[in-house]
Amino acid sequence: MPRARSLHPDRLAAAALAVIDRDGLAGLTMRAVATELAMSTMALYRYVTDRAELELLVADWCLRDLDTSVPADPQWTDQVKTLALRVRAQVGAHPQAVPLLIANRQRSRPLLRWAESVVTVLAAAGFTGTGRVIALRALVGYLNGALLQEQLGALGGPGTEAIASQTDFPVMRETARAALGVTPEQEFTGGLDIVLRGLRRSDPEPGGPPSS
Amino acid sequence: MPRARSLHPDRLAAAALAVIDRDGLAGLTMRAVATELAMSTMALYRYVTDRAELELLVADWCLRDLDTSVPADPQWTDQVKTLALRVRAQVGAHPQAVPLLIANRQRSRPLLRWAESVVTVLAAAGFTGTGRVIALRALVGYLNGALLQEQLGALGGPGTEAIASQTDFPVMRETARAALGVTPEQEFTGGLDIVLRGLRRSDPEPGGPPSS
DNA sequence: CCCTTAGGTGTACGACGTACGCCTACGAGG
DNA sequence: CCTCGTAGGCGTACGTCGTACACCTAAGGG
Repeated sequence: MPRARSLHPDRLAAAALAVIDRDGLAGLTMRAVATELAMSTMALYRYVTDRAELELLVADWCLRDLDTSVPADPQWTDQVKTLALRVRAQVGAHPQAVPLLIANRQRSRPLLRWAESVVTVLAAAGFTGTGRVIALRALVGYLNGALLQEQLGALGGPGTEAIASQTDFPVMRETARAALGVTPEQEFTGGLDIVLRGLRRSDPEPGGPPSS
Repeated sequence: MPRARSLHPDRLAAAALAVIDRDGLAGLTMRAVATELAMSTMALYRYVTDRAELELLVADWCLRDLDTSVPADPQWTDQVKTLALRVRAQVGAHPQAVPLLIANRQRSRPLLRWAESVVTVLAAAGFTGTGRVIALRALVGYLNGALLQEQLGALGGPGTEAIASQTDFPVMRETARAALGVTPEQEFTGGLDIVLRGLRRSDPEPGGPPSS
């Protein structure tokens, strides 16, 4: 074994994430990351086979501190809610990386650990078979969509303002104006509560969940 | 007025969409679209200022036949469901374009018309102010996330299979195996029903919706 | 000590979006 | 019918991207 690696993959991921935080996702470039690390561009290819692998490294690194332990809340819906809020909290530190996380959601190990906790809670709540599949996919679907929305089209952003000032769609205009006063937290937890309420009513036992 | 335009924007959008359907979103290139139209690359710039504008054209073109009339179902939840299913039906014809649609959701006029119909239904159901904003965003969030999931990580796809055959996360493995037998329609409508059930229980009048 | 092997680099290629400047074909006004 | 202004259309070229390839270099085990 003739030489030690001088660069830990974590350093690589951290450098790439620093680039994203500074210059946005469009600024993520093999050359930019190399500059960030004071290396030559091609040196990166000693650690990753291509850009896609670097992106996966970033996704994993973003969620390295994600707490995936099953929460202690008495209601299973609160357990799921806590798990979802934890993802949002981690993601919130690096909003520009959201599309990367979503693209790598099926490969990122932290996200798999997280999903394992979610399905464990769902299983304990009585969800089995197809019902559990659909419950998980609905949750992940909402989570992805909501995080994307928050990042790419925030309620206070130019998209909402454009809708609030057009005249062709009056109900949308009124709704967009009301939206200007809604915080991202309200939006996210409000939507999450809707999904969770729907989940509670879709239990295999139509009469309420076992609640543990 | 010294010369008529020889190329209708619709032809441009249709050509770009043909490229996407054939070669995927990564194959969408100014050069590829120009070749499709038997023009030079730079000729496209007589009709769009840049690639982003072409992408918006594609998004609008994808949804040109979207029926945004308010459905006649007696239950408002069924009205919303019908509207959502109509979007999925249109999108299903061009699955590779989904990320384009999501990226342009706040600029595409067909999508604005669609959203106007949705908020109209929500308003008639009694949703006002912040509650209506959150209801709409939850719906759109789920819709975006579910369509993305269906396109980028279908249940029968390699991601699910990888999860079904790993051993580190047993509950996820079992869930992924159950997922192999779930059709995209089941998944989409199942999740949509969950969201709608949650919406019904989040009415401003806590005791059931006015239902008209 | 030296030889093997991985780390690190410089150069180069093909593809991308698109700025720029040049011809060309059309249709309105004389 | 002619002509001239304008928009359509094109070829070339530039800067950027990911990355293949060939080349040096430094470190440890025999």
